[in-house]
Amino acid sequence: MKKICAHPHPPRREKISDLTGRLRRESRKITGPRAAILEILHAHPHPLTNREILSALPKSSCDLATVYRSLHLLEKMGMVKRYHFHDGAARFELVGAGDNGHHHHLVCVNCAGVVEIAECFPEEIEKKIARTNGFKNVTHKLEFFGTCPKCQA
Amino acid sequence: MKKICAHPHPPRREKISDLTGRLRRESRKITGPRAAILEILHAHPHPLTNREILSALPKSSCDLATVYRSLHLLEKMGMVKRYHFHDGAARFELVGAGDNGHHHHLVCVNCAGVVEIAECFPEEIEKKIARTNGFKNVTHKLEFFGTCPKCQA
DNA sequence: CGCGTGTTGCAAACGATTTGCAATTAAAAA
DNA sequence: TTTTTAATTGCAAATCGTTTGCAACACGCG
Ligand SMILES: [Mn+2]
Ligand SMILES: [Mn+2]
Ligand SMILES: [Zn+2]
Ligand SMILES: [Zn+2]
Repeated sequence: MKKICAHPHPPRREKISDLTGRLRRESRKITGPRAAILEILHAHPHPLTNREILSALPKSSCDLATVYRSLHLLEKMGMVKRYHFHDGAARFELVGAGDNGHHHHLVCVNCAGVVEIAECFPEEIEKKIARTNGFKNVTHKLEFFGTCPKCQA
Repeated sequence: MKKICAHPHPPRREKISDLTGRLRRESRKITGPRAAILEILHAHPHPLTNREILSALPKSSCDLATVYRSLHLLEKMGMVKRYHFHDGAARFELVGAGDNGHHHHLVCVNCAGVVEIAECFPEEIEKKIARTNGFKNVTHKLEFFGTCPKCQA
C-alpha cells in the first residue's frame, strides 16, 4: 500500500554525485551537457522549460536537441517530472531523493511566478472515483492558477 | 459568493438554436462551418481536438484553420471550455446551459477513453491554498489518468 | 438586390519537439 | 595506456499543433 501523495515539500535535495551515480548505474554516460543540466535542475526549485534550461547553462554548453534528449532520459529514469502550465512548453523539475516527485504548483497567471504546493487531491475521493468507474492505477495532474500578491494592482 | 465547482454533470444539453442565438446576439454570423461545428460539439459528450472536430464534420465542410478560429471564438464567448490531456493537442467541450463548465475527466492511458467526473478539488482546501500564499482568484486544472476496465488485460 | 463587416480558404509562418546521420567521446576491454 | 564499442552529440531537416496575412467571399440588414 504505497502512499501516492506523500510530499513533505520541499524535498531534501539530492547530492549531484547521487544523480550522476544513478546515471552511471544504468550505463549512461556522464557527459558535459548532462552534468551541466543536472547542475541547473539542482539549483532551481521550480519547473523549467527546455529553453530555460538551455539559457541557464554555461554559454553554449550544448545544443537544444541535447537538452530535450537529456530530459527525456531523466524522465524515463524517474529523475525528473514533467509539468504543463498554461503556455505550450513542457517544464521539468528534479525529483527529490526518496520522494516520488508527485506534487502540485500554484502559478500566477500574470507574472508566471510559481509556488510549490504541499496539498494534494484527497486520496479517498480519488479511490472512490477509481472504484466507481472501474479504473486501476488512477493518478492525477493538478495545478492551481491565480494572481500572486505582487500582481494584484 | 459564486460557487466554483457546482457541476451536476452531465449538464443538460442546450438546444442548437440557443447556441446560434447566442452567436447572433453578439453579432457574429451563423455560417455553415460554425453551425456544423456546433452540431458536432453538441453531439459529442467529451472533449474533442480541432482535428477530431474537422474529421467529424460533413466532408470538407471547412478548413482546419476555420475550426481553430471557431473554437477560439466559442471559447472567448464562454461557450466551450479547453482541456489538455496527455497528448499535445487542445480539446474542447461545449459548456452546458447555466453550467459554468468547470469539471474534470478520467482518461484511460491506454485507449484514451474519457469519463466525465463530478468530483472537484475541495473548495476549502483551495481557499486555504489561496489565503496561505496571498493569491486571488485561484482556480485549478485537474484531470485523472488510469487504466479503464476494458484495458485491464 | 446591394452594401459593409465579419468570415473563410489557402498557404506560409511559427514555436515546440523530434529525428536521421555522421562525427565525437565516455567508459569498458585489452 | 591504447583499443574497442556503444552511447551521445551537433546540426539540419522534419513533424506537429497552432496561428496568421490576405484576397475572395457571404451573412444579415436595410
Ligand atoms: Mn515543484
Ligand atoms: Mn467533460
Ligand atoms: Zn496530487
Ligand atoms: Zn474542479
